[in-house]
Amino acid sequence: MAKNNQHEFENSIMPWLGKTGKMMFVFMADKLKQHGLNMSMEQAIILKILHEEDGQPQNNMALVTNRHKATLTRLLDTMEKNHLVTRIPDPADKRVKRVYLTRHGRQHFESMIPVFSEAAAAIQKGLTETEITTLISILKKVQSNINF
Amino acid sequence: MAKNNQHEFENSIMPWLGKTGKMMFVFMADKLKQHGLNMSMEQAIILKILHEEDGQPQNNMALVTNRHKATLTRLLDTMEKNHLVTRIPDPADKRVKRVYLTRHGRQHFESMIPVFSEAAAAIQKGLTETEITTLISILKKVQSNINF
DNA sequence: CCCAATTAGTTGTATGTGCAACCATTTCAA
DNA sequence: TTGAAATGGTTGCACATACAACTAATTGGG
Repeated sequence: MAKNNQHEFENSIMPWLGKTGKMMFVFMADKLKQHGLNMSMEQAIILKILHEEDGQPQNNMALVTNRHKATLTRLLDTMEKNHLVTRIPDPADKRVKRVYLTRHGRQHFESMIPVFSEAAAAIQKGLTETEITTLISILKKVQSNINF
Repeated sequence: MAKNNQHEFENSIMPWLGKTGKMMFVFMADKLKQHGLNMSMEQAIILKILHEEDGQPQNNMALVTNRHKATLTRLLDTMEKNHLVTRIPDPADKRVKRVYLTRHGRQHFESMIPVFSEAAAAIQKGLTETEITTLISILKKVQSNINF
């Protein structure tokens, strides 16, 4: 029974997805460093989601990045210290703090884009268009399995 | 140009792979907690690779888990404190410390297997056999892109 | 044979993370 | 309307992580 379960686990997508995700994360972090962009991938992700939608409440950012709200507090502390973002209390709900990119943060994100693009291309080198769309559609299914 | 790069990045597998990997990691960590297995995913991964090959040098473990050797030092410190692993110096090379599962560590890993299996099944629910093998083969290509 | 370069592991420091306990504010139901 | 429950954010604590500087041991080229 245990052996059977072991076998089942070994042939699942789980370890492949975990390992590939981790490798990609480390790869990206190294790229940022190589290009002199002095920033963690965690911070880069924050810049990205704020670039997509500025002025989000912290709690929402925790939700979309799969982090705890307490983690966001510290991550944003560091980024605010480095003048990448600012926190502005929402006048309509005094509990909420909305997070905005600073000019500096926006510039920093712009300079990351070519690095991201180059790395993204390197990562999917040799994959056909079909493979890419197939991969993404499967990952969408996996995500919906996790969320419900 | 920036807009073009942005577009290219948005349609790449990178954010999908990163997000899905993170979601899966959090999902798995929650499962361990729900089943009363008082252990981080990082520690669970260490148990897994030692179960596959016991007595590895720390440095090798850092390599296969994409972590820095300094990270392994602290991770194993915690696990040794909790009697999950032991470090035994290699008599043939006094620099090397080989890491072994304890009886307790092995038992702990065995009890994780059904949880892993159940979670793995939940994650790939609704995927066809073809989709699973396709996904894994694509991830192998991505991994080889990163490693070379 | 010997010393410079390499390799394995640890430590200091800063950041990232989860969890529980907490505070302030808002919502909602009796 | 008001007090309990829910919500957004912070803090204390323990662990996870990267990076650089370090020690100890091994290797290799002269």
